[in-house]
Amino acid sequence: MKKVLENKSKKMTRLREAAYELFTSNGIPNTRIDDIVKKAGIAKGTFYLYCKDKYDLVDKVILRKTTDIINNAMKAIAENQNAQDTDFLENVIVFADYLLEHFKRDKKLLALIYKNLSWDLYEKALTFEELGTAEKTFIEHFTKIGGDSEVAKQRLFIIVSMVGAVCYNSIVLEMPYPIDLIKPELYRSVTRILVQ
Amino acid sequence: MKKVLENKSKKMTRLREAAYELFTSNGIPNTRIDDIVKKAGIAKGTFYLYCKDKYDLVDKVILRKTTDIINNAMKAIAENQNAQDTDFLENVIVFADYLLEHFKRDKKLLALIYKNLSWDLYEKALTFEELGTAEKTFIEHFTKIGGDSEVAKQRLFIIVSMVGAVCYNSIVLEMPYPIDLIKPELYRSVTRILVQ
Amino acid sequence: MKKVLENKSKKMTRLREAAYELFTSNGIPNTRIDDIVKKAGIAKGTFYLYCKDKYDLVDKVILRKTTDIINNAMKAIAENQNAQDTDFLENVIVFADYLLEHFKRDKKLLALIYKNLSWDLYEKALTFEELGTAEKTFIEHFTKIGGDSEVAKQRLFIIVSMVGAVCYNSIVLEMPYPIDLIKPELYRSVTRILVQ
Amino acid sequence: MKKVLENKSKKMTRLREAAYELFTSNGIPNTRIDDIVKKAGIAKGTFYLYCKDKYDLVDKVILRKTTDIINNAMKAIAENQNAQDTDFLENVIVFADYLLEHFKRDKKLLALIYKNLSWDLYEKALTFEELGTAEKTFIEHFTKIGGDSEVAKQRLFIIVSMVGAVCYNSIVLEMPYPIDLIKPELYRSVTRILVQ
DNA sequence: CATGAATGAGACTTCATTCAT
DNA sequence: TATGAATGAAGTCTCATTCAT
Repeated sequence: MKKVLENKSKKMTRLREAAYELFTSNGIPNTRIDDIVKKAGIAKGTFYLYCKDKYDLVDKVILRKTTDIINNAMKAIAENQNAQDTDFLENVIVFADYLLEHFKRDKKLLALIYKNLSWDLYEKALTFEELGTAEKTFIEHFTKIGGDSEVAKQRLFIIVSMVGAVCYNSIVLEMPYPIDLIKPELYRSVTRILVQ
Repeated sequence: MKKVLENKSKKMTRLREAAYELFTSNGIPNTRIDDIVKKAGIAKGTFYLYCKDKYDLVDKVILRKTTDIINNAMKAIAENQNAQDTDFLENVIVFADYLLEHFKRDKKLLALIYKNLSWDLYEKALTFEELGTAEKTFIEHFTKIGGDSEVAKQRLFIIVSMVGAVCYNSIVLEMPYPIDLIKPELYRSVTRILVQ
Repeated sequence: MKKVLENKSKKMTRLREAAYELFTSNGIPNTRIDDIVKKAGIAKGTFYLYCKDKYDLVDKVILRKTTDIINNAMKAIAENQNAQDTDFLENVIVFADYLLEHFKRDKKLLALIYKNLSWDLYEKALTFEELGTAEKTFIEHFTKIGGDSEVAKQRLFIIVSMVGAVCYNSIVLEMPYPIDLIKPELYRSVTRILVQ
Repeated sequence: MKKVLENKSKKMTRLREAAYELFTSNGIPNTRIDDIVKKAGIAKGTFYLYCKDKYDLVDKVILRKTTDIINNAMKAIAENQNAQDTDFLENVIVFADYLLEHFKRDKKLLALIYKNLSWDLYEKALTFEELGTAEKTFIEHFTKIGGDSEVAKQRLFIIVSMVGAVCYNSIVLEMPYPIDLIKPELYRSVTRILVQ
């Protein structure tokens, strides 16, 4: 009984990981269900016991990868706070820098996430604890230093959009600047947007 | 002789326009060559006399639409300058606002362009006069008020990325803020990034 | 021990009834084993402990339904005889009319039976008491009024074929005449075939 | 141009004939599109230029075979009339006998037609000249000898149903009588139904 | 006896591209 | 140049049946 459940969970993991490899290497349209199940070592019919279709698996893969990274980014802030007395602005930069450095090493993942943003997926993501917590923490800090919570949300949205787009262009499209060159101006922009 | 060339040009135009309608209405993957040639009123074989394949036509469509809009945005600045004595910052905002308002009315086009950005296409685009001129003008103004031309380019890149991403999220994905609500904070951010 | 046997019988009954509902509502090809076992409330593997395959169950369902109806039709004749002094011809019509009226109310069942006639099934059916008795009674009466028993069998076959086909066309295919309109001519034909 | 049309017609014929062979030999469900196109010597995609799907081809095959046979049956009557002075009843029997003898030699075709009767197909069939003519001729003769045209139609329907069902049972299911044994009683029944 | 997760062959269909006319 | 019939590989998804538990 317990073994069966474990087995199912393992199969789903194998599916997700096989799909991730193939999606990032060959692109989603060039990845066939056949390829995924072959790599995962399961039968084609089994695939449909776990996923509605290919795009359901795309969502599952992205959701899992995204929450993992956000989780780690928040740990990075926590570690930073333990080490020294930090302020709000620094935390935002640390958070962004964690993501940026991660994507620098894994540009395929950034491409995958960025190309498959959708309202549906975003809604699912926010129901995950990690994302909600990150947003709430940001707003709390922002109001603590005298800001309005509505303005906080809007600036957060602008910063996330900006950092995301710059990373995508610099890291994935490799244009027009290498990410390390543009980084100082990018963080300056974050700062300029946040400070009163 | 001249008539033949005109005829050729007309066929290409019909192809581009038919494709634009279908790409924006139904999405690129859901648009078949069959649909395009049927709408354009030409035979399927003829398609391959004008385009290498479907994605070649996608590029042609986007390139044409993009240059048209940039052209118009620059006319908007020119008209603004005629009317009153304007400064650099205002021109940037006018330029951005022209694009933003255009995409607000034509969100399908924004989706089409944004989802199909690629390094290849970007390079092609910059060889078009209009885009190059816009960039050059921006840098000239920026250095005139005492800035460094390299920094100018970087900030331009960040601003374009930021405005593009916010527009895409707000207009196309319709999340998390309506574009008109976020506009003041967006333009404030542009200003904060540009002023010393 | 006894309980186990009852349990087995109950499961088979549940299978038959679930299948009947689904076969008549959705058609045999559109009914999946999955649907049947789900409706019957048993596990998929269990299905194969009771039936060789789907078509084995089809036969079982039809056989049961057919014998039930024939049984009832014979009761109808018996009741008619009790009430008044009836002759052979009238009994044939009463028998046919019972079936006809039954199928008028349950056209799905008629469709199911008619579309799945087969020599195999027919042979199985004749081993059931009810059908054999009906045939025997018909022949006895026919010879009693001076007919040949071989001719009796042949005319019975022709009449059954005729009534069955007219019912199927009129009730199931609903063409070209409503069954109530054609009934007088149909029974006239039965009479004309039977009388010397 | 003309050659293209001829080619298309030839391909459709090859499809119909390949399908007919396979449908009658292996049954419709066991015949795959793959088998049909392989036998017809065309590519799978080409199939879908000629038929919506497999069941569209089933209809086309049956329709063609049916009209061919009816056509020939009517010729048989015409020939009979030329030879001798024939009456209405004889013509009906000649017509029926032509069909019966044909199906005796081609029982697979009878099975195919009978199993795929449907209202839709019947309507299509009646728009073909041959069938309509046969029905009209029957009614004309019937009224000429003093019958009512409405009654004529009803009796025709009953006779067609009866002969069809008896043929199907005797020839295809091979039960319970060989067709040649039952023939005299069958034609006697036709006569008894028709004569006043 | 009972279960239901796993299997995998195979069904149907699409559509970018070619090529004979 | 222009045509459009023909191609066939590639794709998704289904479902009867098995078998380890």
